[in-house]
Amino acid sequence: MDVELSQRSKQILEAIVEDYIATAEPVGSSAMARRHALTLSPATVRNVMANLEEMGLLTSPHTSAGRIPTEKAYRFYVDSLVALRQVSRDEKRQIIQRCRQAGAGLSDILKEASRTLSSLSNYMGIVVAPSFTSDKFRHIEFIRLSPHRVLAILVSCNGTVQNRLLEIGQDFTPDELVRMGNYLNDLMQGLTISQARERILTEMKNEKMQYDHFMSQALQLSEKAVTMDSGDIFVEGQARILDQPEFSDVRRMQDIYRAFEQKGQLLQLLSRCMNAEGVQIYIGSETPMSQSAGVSLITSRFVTSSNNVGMLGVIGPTRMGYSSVIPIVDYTARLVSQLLNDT
Amino acid sequence: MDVELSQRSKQILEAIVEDYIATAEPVGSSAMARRHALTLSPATVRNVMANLEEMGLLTSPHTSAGRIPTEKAYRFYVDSLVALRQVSRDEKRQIIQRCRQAGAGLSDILKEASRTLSSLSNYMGIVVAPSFTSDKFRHIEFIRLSPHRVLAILVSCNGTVQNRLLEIGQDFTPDELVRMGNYLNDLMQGLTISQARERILTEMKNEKMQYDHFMSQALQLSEKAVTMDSGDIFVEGQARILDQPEFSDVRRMQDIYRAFEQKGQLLQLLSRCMNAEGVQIYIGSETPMSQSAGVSLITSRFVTSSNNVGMLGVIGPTRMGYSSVIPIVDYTARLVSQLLNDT
DNA sequence: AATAGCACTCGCTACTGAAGAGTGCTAAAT
DNA sequence: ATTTAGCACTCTTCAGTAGCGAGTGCTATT
Repeated sequence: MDVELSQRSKQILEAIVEDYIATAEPVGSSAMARRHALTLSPATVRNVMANLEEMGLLTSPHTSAGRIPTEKAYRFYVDSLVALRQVSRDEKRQIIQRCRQAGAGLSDILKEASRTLSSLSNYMGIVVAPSFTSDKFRHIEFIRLSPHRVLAILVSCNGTVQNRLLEIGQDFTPDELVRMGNYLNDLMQGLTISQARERILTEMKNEKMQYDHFMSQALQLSEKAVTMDSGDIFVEGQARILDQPEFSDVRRMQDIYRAFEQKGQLLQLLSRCMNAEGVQIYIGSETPMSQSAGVSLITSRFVTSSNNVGMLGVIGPTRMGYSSVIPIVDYTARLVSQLLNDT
Repeated sequence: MDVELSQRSKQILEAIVEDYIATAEPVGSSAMARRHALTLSPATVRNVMANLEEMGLLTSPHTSAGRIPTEKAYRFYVDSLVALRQVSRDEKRQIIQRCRQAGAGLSDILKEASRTLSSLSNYMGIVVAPSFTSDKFRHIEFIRLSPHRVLAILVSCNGTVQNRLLEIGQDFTPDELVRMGNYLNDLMQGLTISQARERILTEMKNEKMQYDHFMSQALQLSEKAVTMDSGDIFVEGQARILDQPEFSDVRRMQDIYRAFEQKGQLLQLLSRCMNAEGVQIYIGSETPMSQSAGVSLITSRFVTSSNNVGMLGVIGPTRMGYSSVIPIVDYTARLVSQLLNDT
């Protein structure tokens, strides 16, 4: 960012952004000077504003309206201006309580985290469950449901369970399935899920196996079971963004909902930001949603005891209360990490 | 319903309802007479309309506007007037294909059914997974994750898997857990899940058990595992109702979304209608949503191979295309039943 | 009983003018 | 040289008004 601003310009920009965030209306020179008790006259403010506009930080919807921050302005604001609020005691309490009492299951905790994010921020909460590829393998088991259907159950050390219904050509007796299970449990003991997958694939190529029909069958079954589901996403509080004045326009809402229907896109961005530590912020077009949606995304990753990363955050209008939401997301991510780590 | 109408009145009512469904605008006497090529003059139609209004079947939003059907009118229309459309070949094809290729898992099928309902009706699709209390018990198993956490996995003959993380006071060795599993598997072989639950409770009271600490522990664990989760609900196509002109008002949308946030209510109604066979229709205030939402609900139940009932249907505005949606819901329910029954 | 005629009602649209908020420019003040 | 005051100008918003059209209810007629 090649923005070089005087102290005063920064101050004014900050004031404009914050006013706009608070009111959702174009902010004018005099009203602003008044509100922030600046020692400057409206005229001076106007000059500065004209400058900022030239630099692409502000726009006016029409000649005689106030100014609106551009995405660039939000970016700059978030990068260099924003004074982050502390997470209040009450907020902390809520986050802790709600996530704690959600239940012991991973998905319960995450769902509740998403709800909590939504209710504290008044925007949409979003949580992406960690893929459990680097969880340690604990247990695999096959259960015969009918001649052509076997249920595979895969459990990780964290208690994540994945089950998959397999349609098979050949009928196995329950005993055979137990033997297969034992064999595979031995084979994969102590490995992570992804290592287990590797192991299965190499074993399948193993020449000896070619002759042992039974074991090769077992491997084939397990291979399907171990192949990952794409991670779950929890989106909560969709109704809340209808509160935001900029979304009273129905068309924009539709854009957003449509974007959610194909979670794929979203997942893509979200998984990208799993690599970075700390809070990530995506403003407007940096987001994978259609640009017209005008939304921002504040995320942070969390880590399970077995080093799998998940992602949680908040989606709201670009005109979002960054100063309070950023700390909330940060805090929640830390808390969830912590919860998932004490065993 | 104590409605006694002449042939002609019925015909006119039907025309009004259908016009209103098509246009979402108050229908006036002359426009209607024209469109339906009635052999009646507008004035006559007006007389009839005045009658119908007195009977509570129509209202006018204001003096000089056309008439709008009341809930009562929709009820009457659905009960005695509507000419159900056939499900078109293309629609059948879509339903079959999409549900078939969704995957073998129960939840995959149901989710896709919900999507399909939504896309064919252009309203919201909703599916409630069958509770599996009357599934036959197949298998229970405990897996030790850490000294104080045990994962219970419960499998029914249909391949429905329920897993629950149990926090326990006492540490069990893996061997002990296997023994517990074996004991319980013997105990519950051949029973349905709900019978199994009964059995566990009676066993727990059994005097002998009081002395066998180990087995009573096993029973305690299993009791938690067997206690049902509330059924899953799949709601798809929420964005679609934004297309409906009556929901361009943001407030009404909010009502609906709010109603969905607490799925409890909804579940209550839905489980009520699981007792009845065939397509059930709930109009406006017969629905558990806030009245102002102005939505109707068309549902039908489906049945799994083990006689568990689930529910599927469509939520849309009261001004819904009943004639085409009812058959679609009916057909989909039958198809899903069928899919869940061929093993 | 059905219809034609007619006065009346009401919402919708387009137009108007005034008010208000804000801008940009210029000239004066610091 | 920067800041400020003044001023003309622009553009939106809102209230008020008039005309149009769709529709109704009533009455008289067929």
